[in-house]
Amino acid sequence: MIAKVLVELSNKNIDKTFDYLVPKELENKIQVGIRVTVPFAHQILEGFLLEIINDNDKNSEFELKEIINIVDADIVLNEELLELGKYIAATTLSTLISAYQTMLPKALKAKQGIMVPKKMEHYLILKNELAGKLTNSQKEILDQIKDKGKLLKKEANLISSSSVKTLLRKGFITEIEEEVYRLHHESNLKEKYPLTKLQQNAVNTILDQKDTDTVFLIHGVTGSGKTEIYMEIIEKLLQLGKESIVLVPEISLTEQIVARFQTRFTDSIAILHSRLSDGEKYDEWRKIARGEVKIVIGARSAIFAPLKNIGVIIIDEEHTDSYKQDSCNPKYHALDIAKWRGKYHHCPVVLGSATPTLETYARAKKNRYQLIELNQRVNQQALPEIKIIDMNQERKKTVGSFSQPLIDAMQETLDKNEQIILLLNRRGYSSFVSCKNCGYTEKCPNCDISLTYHKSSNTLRCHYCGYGTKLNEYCPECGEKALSTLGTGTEKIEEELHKLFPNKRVIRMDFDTTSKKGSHDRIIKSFAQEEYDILLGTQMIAKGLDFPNVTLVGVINADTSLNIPDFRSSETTFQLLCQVAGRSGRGEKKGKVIIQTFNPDHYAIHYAQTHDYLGFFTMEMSIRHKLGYPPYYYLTVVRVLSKSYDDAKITSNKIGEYFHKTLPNATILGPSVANIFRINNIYRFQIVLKYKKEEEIDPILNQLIEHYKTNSKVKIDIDKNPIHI
DNA sequence: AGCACGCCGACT
DNA sequence: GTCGGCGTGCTC
Repeated sequence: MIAKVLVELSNKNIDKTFDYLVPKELENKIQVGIRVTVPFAHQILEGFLLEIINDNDKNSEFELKEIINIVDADIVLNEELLELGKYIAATTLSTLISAYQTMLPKALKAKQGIMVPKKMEHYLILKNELAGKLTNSQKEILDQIKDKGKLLKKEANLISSSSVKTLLRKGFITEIEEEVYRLHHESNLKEKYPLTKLQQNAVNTILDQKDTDTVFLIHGVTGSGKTEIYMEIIEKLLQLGKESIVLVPEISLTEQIVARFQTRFTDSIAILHSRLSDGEKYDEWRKIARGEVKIVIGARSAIFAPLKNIGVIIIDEEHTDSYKQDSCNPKYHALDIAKWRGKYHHCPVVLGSATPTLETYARAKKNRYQLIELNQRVNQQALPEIKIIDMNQERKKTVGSFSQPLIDAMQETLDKNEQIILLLNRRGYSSFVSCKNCGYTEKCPNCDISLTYHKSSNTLRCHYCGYGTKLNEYCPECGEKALSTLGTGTEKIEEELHKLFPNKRVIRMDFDTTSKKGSHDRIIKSFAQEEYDILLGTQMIAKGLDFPNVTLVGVINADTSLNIPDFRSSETTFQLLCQVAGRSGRGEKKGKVIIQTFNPDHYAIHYAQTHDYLGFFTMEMSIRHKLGYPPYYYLTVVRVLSKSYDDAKITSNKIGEYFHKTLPNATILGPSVANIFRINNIYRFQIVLKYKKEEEIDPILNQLIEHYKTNSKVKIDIDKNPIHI
């Protein structure tokens, strides 16, 4: 027997299987999809066994080595996942091994060495027939063991540890060790809200096509009850023995939403998100792989949940940009994976959003997706009234970041004991520090970006590489004591709020206050329980949260996201404003929204004000058409990274010329310096390709990768269908 | 990714 | 004469 093994090194040079002999003693344990250890280039590596062939077919040109051992008996990559990995590697132009690695929980990556130790617990079970007299506590322990079949030793010790010892010594009971899962989802009473007619129609439409791979788009205003629709579909499919995957944005994967699902589906659920430890993730993953759960809820990577009989894949808040992995390879989009798996399992994919991406909505309009419109809120409440404040005018009248109309509205809301959410899309205290005398700005020594001042720690920090330094008193350039902080971040707003409303309770939620484990949920919980009057935060407060007592949402500065130099900035701004506006008036009381901006006439703000998705869509589509951007054209960004400025520049020029020669039908922008020119001392140049036909691009890009795969000076990084350019 | 092999400069 | 720089290429 010969096994074809893919070793765990992500490098284009070795992105292929290597042949190994299977030793006799492993022959009956070997299966496709398991992990094995093999000798490889003077080291021992783990790898995935992808194929088994018979060795009498051919005599190899290589001197074959033997597989050392199998890592664990279970198959980690089933047939579907093996296929899916190939699809991902091919479409994202990444290595097959990196595709498989992203599909599996970290603990299963061979690089982790020997696995995360499974968590074990000690249990007591009955051993011999009972004879003789027993004390009360001994009786109780034995009763409980008889009752449940086994008893946690810890629990028995709580009754009486000396009785446990006696029973063990006399041989009545014995101790065993069993694996336990780290997370246990409490079962709850089931509760269900009756669906509105609109909701029921949506459910029926989807269930009528439950055996097709149709992609549905539920375009529903905020508060239209999409989650209830999802749950109803899941329940109906569950009754048919079918499984479900639900993707939700990482930041809205809070206890709040998880509890809603748990209440209804109790222990059929597995939950996957980044705040779990590697061990917890591994446990959840194994529950899924073993078929012990039927519903998987999670962020992006939950799309790879190894369910075997999927009935529906739901992607909530479909427009969320974190569904695309863009920090490392493979740069895949969960939506593409969902569609692939939908085809594989012959099951529908359901996308839901109040503000779908232009790409998605355009497909729905062209009937590539089936569109379901929900234009009413469940409680029949009107969408909140949105007021735009022109800060060009207001700025003259006020000192701080708050306009008088916003202050008045806040006062009014607080007087009624109702709550407020304030959005400011910038953390820290000030956005940069500069010298009033010479104009010098404090920049990160590793990155081409200005440092943000954090007052609480009196430090300057880089939001890209994490670099931190004390704030200088004197300007390092001219020596004057003239450094001042400019721009406004959440820390500064918090300070202003304490001055404006000294006896009101403010809680801040941003990257800095949520980095500790559990703090995210704690903030949401305490605000929900009305321990605070004002929730101030960055965009992480915009999505999915449901606080019935919030009747005012204030956007301190709508321009922060508008000014980002990216062709999607209008779209993101529109989405952000609609979403944060949707946090207001979710309960019985009517909601209000106030947006402060220096661009009151911008169409993204205008259409958000009137809750006019279609208006925005039409407008933005015409702009994209004119400028040749998605969904009219495909985009690919090719980045050239190097520690050497010259190497990066020379190589990117060469690649630019190569594209001009090989891609006559594409528009080639650049090479130019990337958005942030230098991160962590790596120089970045980029070339943007715009094109109509995808199949023309891939061979050229593959040739490029092939050409540079052995070059150690520059790295070529390709992002197809990028979210940011 | 590692690690060996190989071909050129400054040293006991 | 030799130690060691890192460029190139291979790993079943």
